[in-house]
Amino acid sequence: MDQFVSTFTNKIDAKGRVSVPAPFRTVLAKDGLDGIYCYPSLDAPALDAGGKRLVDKIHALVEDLAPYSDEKDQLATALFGTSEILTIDQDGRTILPERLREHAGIAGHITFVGLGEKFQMWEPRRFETHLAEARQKVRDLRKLLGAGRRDRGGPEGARE
Amino acid sequence: MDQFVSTFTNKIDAKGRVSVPAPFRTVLAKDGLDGIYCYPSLDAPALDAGGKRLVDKIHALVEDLAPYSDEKDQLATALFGTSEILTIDQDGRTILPERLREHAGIAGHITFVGLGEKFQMWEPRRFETHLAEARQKVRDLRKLLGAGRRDRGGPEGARE
DNA sequence: TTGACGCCCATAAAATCCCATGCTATCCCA
DNA sequence: TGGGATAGCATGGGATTTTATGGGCGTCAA
Repeated sequence: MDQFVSTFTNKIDAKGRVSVPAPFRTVLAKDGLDGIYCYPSLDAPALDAGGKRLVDKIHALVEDLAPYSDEKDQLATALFGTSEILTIDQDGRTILPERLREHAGIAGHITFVGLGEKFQMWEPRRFETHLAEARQKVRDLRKLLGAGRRDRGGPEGARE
Repeated sequence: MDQFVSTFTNKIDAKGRVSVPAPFRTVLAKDGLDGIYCYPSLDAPALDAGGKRLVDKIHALVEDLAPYSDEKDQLATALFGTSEILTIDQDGRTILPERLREHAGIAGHITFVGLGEKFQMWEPRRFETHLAEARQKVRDLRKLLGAGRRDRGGPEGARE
């Protein structure tokens, strides 16, 4: 599987190092990027991260905009300007720059959350809240899908 | 047959291992996923599980949403973030993470229930109750169907 | 120098491999 | 067709490997 799934909470040690969950490292390695592409989430107190696939996708997004337009520059600044390529050491650990940790309010522990093609890093307690909201939203969303499903024969059976 | 059918109850040993029912393993192998894709059911104290087909379905669900939207991230969080890819060892056993066992209230024994393209895992006694309710619901539903049927003289008495 | 960062090794816990044991169902042959 | 041989399966337990985490030491630059 070349997708980021599941969640893991790891400790940040005295030197500021965190183990990147082994399954995520595997996905990253397959993705062909020697490190982690990482930037502050635009609309959450969290960090978005991923490998080459994510870089390419964002690159494409920016390139889609009109050259020399304000929008393009703004998007490029917002995404690339705030990004980092985090290195992973031999023991599978990485170090988050202060700027990124601050955006997410991360201190002693950090929660890695797989979102498929990318993953996020959260302050554990904040993530709990966030997850509860997300689950509720899916329940609501599913009701809508379920109501309309008969007519359009959409996906069935997913998530009982 | 590439569908999950029948139910099996197996024991969880001292190391937390459970044998995945052999017929289910066969279906999974054909489905082309080296493991079990598994997540807590949204509205039942059970675990949903399946193979690649199930992953693809959920993936499609998420991909349907606008890229980089808040909504997409939320859905991905609730779906992929709470999922696990359970590994199956050489003896056909797997181990359930604490998080998943807790959601389903599973301890010493576990019931695998085939639902066609996916299967569920239940705490055995809870499943009994659930099954009884489900059967009752089917009976009620059939009564309604039967009531409307008399006018047009449909087949009666099937099963019972 | 001092601190940030890379590299190396140590350790405990957890996951995984490998082999063994009964039990059941299936097969096969007289 | 009976009954013993055989293969598949769930389960138990020891050995090995992976993983997260802690800490030491050298290097390089401010």
